[in-house]
Amino acid sequence: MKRNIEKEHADVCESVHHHDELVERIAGRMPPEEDLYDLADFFKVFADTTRIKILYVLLCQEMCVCDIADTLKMTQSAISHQLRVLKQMDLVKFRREGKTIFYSLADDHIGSILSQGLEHINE
Amino acid sequence: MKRNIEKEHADVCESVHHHDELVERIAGRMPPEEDLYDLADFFKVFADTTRIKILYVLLCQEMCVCDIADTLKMTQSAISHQLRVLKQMDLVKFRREGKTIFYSLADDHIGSILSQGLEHINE
DNA sequence: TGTTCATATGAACATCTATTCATTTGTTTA
DNA sequence: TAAACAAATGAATAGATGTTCATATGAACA
Repeated sequence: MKRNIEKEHADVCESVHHHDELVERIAGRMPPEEDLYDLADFFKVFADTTRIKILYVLLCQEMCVCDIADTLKMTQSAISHQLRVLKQMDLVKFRREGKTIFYSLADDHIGSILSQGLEHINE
Repeated sequence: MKRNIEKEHADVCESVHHHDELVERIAGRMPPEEDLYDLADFFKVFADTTRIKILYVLLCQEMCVCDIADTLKMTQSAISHQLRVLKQMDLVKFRREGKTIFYSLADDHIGSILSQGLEHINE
């Protein structure tokens, strides 16, 4: 499967500065543009400390907004804004009970995504 | 493992607006602040379409900077800047061959991280 | 119904990030 | 050694993102 890139490069690059065939072949194998945007958006959710903290908290148990805020020592507003993002990406769900709204993880394997990240960080 | 949150909330919230015990218990279980920052930084790398595209390209095979740029129809400079980020996070490695520098994935399970992301997106 | 309380939301602001453009570095080869 | 070339880098800019502050919504209860 692996081809002799060096040779290709020597052959082609001297005259035209890039490998037309190679470029076309790989370009043809790329997933659709839209999928790649969705994928980036998905990872964007995990790319913020506040949201990661919220997810870790909810990994332990469901919680209301003010308790999350207290736990993370942040304002209710900041948490609420971030919960909206998590909600939009379907990472959390919620249920109302009187004045209080309880948030919890929407998906069981959110924990495994976080774990895989930690795994990579610890070599 | 799951406790009766509703009851706890009813008991405590009326008087003090939050659950001191609960908050302390969960706060004590959080991973260290620094780990959470590292984790966010890790996911940040995948949170950009250009970097995802580069990783997908390198998933097929190693490539020089100008070919990556041609494949993605972007400038050499933009790609080079992003490769620096990927390099700093140890996601890509490179080898020099004359004037050309070939980049490749540093780690075999980068593909599985991307796959897990896609999996989640497709429900 | 009016007040209280938990949460949501909008605007403003500060910070961060990705790309571009111009230039530099470092290697090859004429 | 000078020219050509691949890649890297720095400064500038435009756009995105997270938090704060003030306010709105919507449910409970007096």
